[in-house]
Amino acid sequence: MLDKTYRPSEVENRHYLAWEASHAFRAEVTSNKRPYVIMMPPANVTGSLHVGHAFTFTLQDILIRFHRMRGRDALWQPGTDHAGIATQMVVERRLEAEGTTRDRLGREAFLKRVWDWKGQSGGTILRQLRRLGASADWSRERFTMDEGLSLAVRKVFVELYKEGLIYRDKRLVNWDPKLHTAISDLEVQSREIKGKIWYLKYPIEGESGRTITVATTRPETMLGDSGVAVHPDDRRYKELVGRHALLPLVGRRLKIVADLHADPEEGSGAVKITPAHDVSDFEVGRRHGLELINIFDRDARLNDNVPPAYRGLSREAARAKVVADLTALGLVERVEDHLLMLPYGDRSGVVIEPWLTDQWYVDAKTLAAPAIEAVRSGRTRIVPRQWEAVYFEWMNNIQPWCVSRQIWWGHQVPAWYGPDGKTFVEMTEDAAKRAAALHYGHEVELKRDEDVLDTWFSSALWPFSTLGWPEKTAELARYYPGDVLVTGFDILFFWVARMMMMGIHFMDDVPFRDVYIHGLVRDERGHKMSKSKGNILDPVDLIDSYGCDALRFTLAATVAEGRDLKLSESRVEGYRNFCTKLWNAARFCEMNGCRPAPGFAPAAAKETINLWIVSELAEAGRKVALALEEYKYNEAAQALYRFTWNLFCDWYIEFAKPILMGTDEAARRETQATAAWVLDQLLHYLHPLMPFITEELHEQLGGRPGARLITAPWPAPGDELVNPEARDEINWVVRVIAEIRSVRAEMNVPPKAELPVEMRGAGQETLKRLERNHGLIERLAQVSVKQRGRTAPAKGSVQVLIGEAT
RNA sequence: GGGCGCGUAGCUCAGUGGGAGAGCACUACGUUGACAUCGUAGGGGUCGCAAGUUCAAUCCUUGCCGCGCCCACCA
Repeated sequence: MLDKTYRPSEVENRHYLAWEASHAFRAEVTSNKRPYVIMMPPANVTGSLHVGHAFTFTLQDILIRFHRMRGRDALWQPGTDHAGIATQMVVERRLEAEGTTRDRLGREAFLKRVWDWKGQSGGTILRQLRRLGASADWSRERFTMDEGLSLAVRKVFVELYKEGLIYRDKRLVNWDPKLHTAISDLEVQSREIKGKIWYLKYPIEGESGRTITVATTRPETMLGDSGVAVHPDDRRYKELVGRHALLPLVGRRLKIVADLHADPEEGSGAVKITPAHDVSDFEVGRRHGLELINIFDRDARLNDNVPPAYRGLSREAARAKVVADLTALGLVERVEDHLLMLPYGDRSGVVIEPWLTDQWYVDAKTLAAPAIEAVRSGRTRIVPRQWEAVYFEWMNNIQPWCVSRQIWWGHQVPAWYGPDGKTFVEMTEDAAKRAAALHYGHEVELKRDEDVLDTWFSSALWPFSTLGWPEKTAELARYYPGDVLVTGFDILFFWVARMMMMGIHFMDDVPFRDVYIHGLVRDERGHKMSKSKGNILDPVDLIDSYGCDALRFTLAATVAEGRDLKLSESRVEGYRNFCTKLWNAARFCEMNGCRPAPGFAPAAAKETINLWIVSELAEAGRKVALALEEYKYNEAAQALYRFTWNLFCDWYIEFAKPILMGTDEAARRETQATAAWVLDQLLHYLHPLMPFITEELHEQLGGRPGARLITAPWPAPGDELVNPEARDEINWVVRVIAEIRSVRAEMNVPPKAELPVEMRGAGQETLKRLERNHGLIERLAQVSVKQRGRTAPAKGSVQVLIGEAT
């Protein structure tokens, strides 16, 4: 006998362990089933499960469970990501608390600390994922820095280098002065800042008293100026082109050049050029052979290339002093308020400094071309489609990808330098030494590149590195490419685009057929969840309070394609109630002897209500399958919800009551069998969304011993189950009953008072006791209801007249 | 500056060229033997504004207003 209410906490863990123990999550390389593959985005080892994870992983698990039931060999490949900068920051913070630093520890000891820390806390998120019911193949769990994946990273790096698609270059990078590393363009966030713009007067060489005015939002960078640019057609400055200005405070001669970069409409029309500290100035400088003067150190403090008075100052202090000194000299023409966009490091939160350094770059433009074509030709489909435009836009304008990072935690760049700086990029140090010996004609000492690679470099290989590449494994042959990648739009560029590039280049095929892009989870008012706002919903708390299935169903039901998801606890509570409703419907069936009847043929039922519910179930099942095939989770959830609550519970069970308690033995047996059959099928359909409660009910309601819903086949509803006649009849009865209830409420008929119902015409015997248990009679004819001049649903000749209350 | 998306019931949002919907909230009634984590009934919307296409527009087109996000080296 089922308990009175469903208690998730008492069943979830038990079923999860049983699933794992029975290897229900395992993909079988030797299976003759068609594979179905989803690469789980590797979770950050430093992380714990937040509601965004719960969302994306629920969507993935639904697909995996659905296709597993549909007879596919499902592989959901799990793992974790070393998350270079993020993890290193966490460990450094811990060191700081201990009063030491990574520099003091040294590279080797520091890395040991990170590995230790990864060992103790790295599994947290994957453990929490199990609470979500995630049916990933844990036996295949990988880590981006495990041996195999590290090998793949080196191999990719070496091959791309030898193909000329990875190279070392000196250019301006996004330098994070706090983390002391370069970061990629994607790791920079622009924020609008209310700043100022200074109009500075630079004296013209050889003409005392004459000046040229330049405008700048960063006056401190003037210490690194090496030129002034004006537009070639700008009459105001035409005659100054080719002459020189004198840089105040420094005394450097600045060549005045004509360049299209200078916009006569902007500022004063003349631009100071600081080639070493501004991306566009860098280009201007290159065009005119201007000197690159680096004035910052790695902390973004002024270095020895500026006059002594400014050395060692921070950017902020330098600005104040430069402005003060120029003001004192009368060289500040004016200052205006100005809105500007400033680049911030997305990890450190400090202003990024364009800084001239040597870094490793991936030729993304070359790799992007076939990745663009793959989407254009439909070999990979992006859902919803609107994201294709975003993908194309970014890929078409892609810049070289800076992949080297000046941190320690990560894959060290497999490059070695000879005594003269000659570079050897090889899989191993030995190979590099051999190459060097060959080159120099004798053995030499090599120095390894200190940098590590961008975390996303290894993530980009995930779809094939996890399957054993570069070995030609059976897994690789069978599970590449994957069927779908499910992820948020926030990592479309970071990850999806790069997997496309690497996958196509090294596997000669796209890494996945579909990309399903979803929104982000926000709070109920649409704000981003953050600790500081205190609006965080913890998925584990929600699971504890309402059960895993309630959370999963909420997430699935609330997805709006191409939109962010606003999650509120009341919503989860509502779907917890849905679980209870389902549970109690099952309890009713159990109490009324509804057990699966061997050989039961639903389409051959005699009772209209039975034919009807079977038909409605078939429609619902179809809708669910169709919806899930197209990633329309909310439609699947809605179809299930409506069928379960509004049809099965609200009407079918009520219709069934008089039959189950009546004297017609045959009708009762048929109804018992139907109810049991429908419920069992429904559990199948619900399972991908609500795995625990369905498994529990399936077990308790006498599925065959040992039979697990998770591996049960998905029932494909046959055409013979669909019965439009039964559907029309019951729909009509439902409308009549609703009408009578409405009239009754309007007339204020007391609950227990009889409401005389008079029927005229053929088939009047078909409606009796419509109130209360609204017992349904075998054959329902066409009836109309009239009361106080109202016309109710009418079909044919039968009339139902409702009298005054007695 | 470019691109994308959104404005439908108090709130969160589905939805469709021809009847305006769901959940929550609200009101009234109800201790019916599955369920009060429930049931029945009910109130509430000029579907952002304007014009156009159409026999017909919440839905298609254009413009406007408001909101959000992404991308971008303009001083």
